[in-house]
Parts: sequence; C-alpha cells; structure tokens
Amino acid sequence: MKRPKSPLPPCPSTSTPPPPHHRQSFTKLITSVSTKRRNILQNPQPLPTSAAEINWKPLNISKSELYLPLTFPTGQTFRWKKTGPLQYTGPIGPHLISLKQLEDNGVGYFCHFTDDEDRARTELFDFLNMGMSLNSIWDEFRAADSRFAELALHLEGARVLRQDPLECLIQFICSSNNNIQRITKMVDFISSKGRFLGNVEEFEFYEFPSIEKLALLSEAELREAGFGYRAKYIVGTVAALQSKPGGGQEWLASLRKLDLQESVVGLSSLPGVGPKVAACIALFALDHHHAIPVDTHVWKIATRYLVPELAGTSLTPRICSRVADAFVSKYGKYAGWAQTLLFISELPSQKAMLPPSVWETDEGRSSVKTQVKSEAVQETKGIPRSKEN
DNA sequence: AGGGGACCTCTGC
DNA sequence: GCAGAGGTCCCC
Repeated sequence: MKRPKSPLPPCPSTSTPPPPHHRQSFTKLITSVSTKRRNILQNPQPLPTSAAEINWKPLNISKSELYLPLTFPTGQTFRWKKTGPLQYTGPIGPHLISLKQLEDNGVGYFCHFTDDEDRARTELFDFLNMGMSLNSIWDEFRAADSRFAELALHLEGARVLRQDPLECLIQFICSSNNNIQRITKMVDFISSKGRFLGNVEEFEFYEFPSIEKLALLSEAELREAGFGYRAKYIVGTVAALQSKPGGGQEWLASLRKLDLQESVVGLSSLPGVGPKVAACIALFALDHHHAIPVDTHVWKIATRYLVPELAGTSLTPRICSRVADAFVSKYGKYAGWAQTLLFISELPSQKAMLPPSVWETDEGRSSVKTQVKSEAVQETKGIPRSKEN
C-alpha cells in the first residue's frame, strides 16, 4: 500500500444523524433530472443552497489540515465551483457535494445528490485524501526549509486532493499552455456530456463522462467548442484508452499500483500528455506523492532557490527531471505536496497577500505590482487566519 | 540530445 | 500589437 495508515481520526460519526426521511425530502428539493430530460430544463427550480438552510455535517478536520480556498480554486481541479462564501461544490463520482469552511475551525459537507449517503461520505474522505496528515507532512518540510516554514504560516491548509484518474487526465490535457478561465470552460464542456446531477447556484453539475461517452466526441466538435489544438489530444487519448485491455478505466487504475516512473511512462504514451501533465496526474490522482509538476512557476522557484545552476537553461524533459529530483532530495517522499504549496505561493492572487518578508529577492517583490483582489484574499477577510492576527 | 518553432484561444498590459 | 497562460509535438 502506497497510502500510509490514517494519522487522522477515522470517519467522524455525525453527532446528530438526521433521520432518513429528512435527507430524502431535502434531496428532492434539488433539481435533478435525467440526461434525457435535461435539455428541456429551461428554468431550473430555485434551490436551497444558502448556507443558512443547509444542514452541514461536520468533517473532523481543522483548517490547518484543509482550507478550502487554498485547495479548490488553485489549479488542482477545474470541476469544483465556488457556490458561496468559503463554500465549494463539486461532483465526486455520482455524488454532488458541497463543502464549507465553518466558523468553528472545521469543514462541513452536504450531499446534494446521492443514492447512498454512506458511500458518498466514504468517497468524499477518499477524495480529500483524509488518510494523509498535512500537519505531519508539512512538519518535515518546515524542518528542511525555512522559506517553506515562512510561507506555510500564511498558506495553511493547502491540501492535495485524490482525484479520479480519468477526470484528472482529461482536465490536465486541457490545461496545457492555457489559462484557468479557458480550462474551466473546456472542462465544463466535456463534463456536460456526463449524467446531469443537479444545480447549485448558477452552476450545473455533471458526473464525469465515461470513456465510452467521451469517445462520442469528435475533433471537429471539440474545436468548435474552443479546444484549439488540444481537440486532437483529447480524441487521441480517448482512443488510446479504449484500445487498452478492459477499455482504459482498468489501465488508468493500475497506474496507482506502479511506481512513479512507470506511471509517467504509461501516461506519456497518451497524446497531449508530456512531463508536466503526467506529473499532475501522478500527484493529484495516482497517489504518487513525490511527483513534481514542473511548470513555469515551479521552474522559477527552482532556479531561484533550489538549482540556481540551471538558470538560463530551457525546460527539456531531462532538466525537468533534474528539477524534480532536486525537490525530492530536499523535501522527501511527499515532495509533491511541498511543490503544491510553493506553486500556490507564486500565484499572483496569493502573492499579493503574503508579507514582503517572504520574498528574498527584489525580483520577487517587484513582480507583484498591484493588489490582486482574489477569491482567497476575500475569503481570508471573511475568516481571518490566526497567524495574521 | 536538445534547441526552436508551431500550435488554438483569450486576457492583460 | 504581443507576451503569456501550471505545455506538447515535431523537426532539425
């Protein structure tokens, strides 16, 4: 087993489990229609999505283990939407779940649409990687790197999710040389081919389409939808998956059992998957916690702090793997989790809220020209983070 | 092996 | 206009 035994408390039993009929009636208020009917759904019913109406069930997890604004809108997944203050909603398999940062230093969840609440909770725990203790992992990073320790003070709770491999693969093929807004639009388009789950706020949510459903997409249709040259990658990758024994799903799942390098070799055989995308899938979906997605931000960090001797060279696969090795040497077997925090700290939205003291160079300081009014900035205003008080 | 350019589209300066 | 967006592919 790659995943260590849970250092966190097991599934918290909700203190006051609502009677089954409660859940049932509540769920019925949610608009949920079959795929066949969804195109006649012109005026979705108003939905009970305001925080006051939702009976949040507690997850026994502190803000330092999971802080939603640093976990969901920071580029790991493009399927989750901000549906309220400190609140995010997204599909996990056939379930539609909202999460909210609660005032009492915890996180609440609510299953909008599921036929099996217990199973939904189990899959939520899995998706949130609850078996991993962010605090323990970060303790090692803090000990190894004072700069990480400084950043960690301000970016508590930036967690790595455990996503479905197929969803992750398709999302990150879309991500190449692309911006978040457009990636989201593309992922939404693909998602809309799956089974409709329901609306929350202005968003429609869908189960991610199966490989069989994805295979119905043509390159022309994807180009029409604005995928550009990535259209042929999607079509090619879906075809490659279908050609695997068992139809691809099995093959993807098997990558979790291989070591990182074998996984990356397998993934890289798919069109549109290079070293960066492969590392993202390995880290965000395949339990390879030391995978290092080396993108432009990480490359900057690496040449500034970690491997200055590589500054000026270009990001070839070989150099890419040297950078990854340097990360693993410094941070150890969960190095990918360190990369995630460092990446987030480079996002303009997050950089704007870090004190200048964490930038050791003038270059870093001057790169933040204006205060960016980001989601996370605003969220942080909502519930002040203790370290900044 | 590794540098260089093309590739879709959209946003921000 | 033109670079840049959490790159990849192809060619030399």
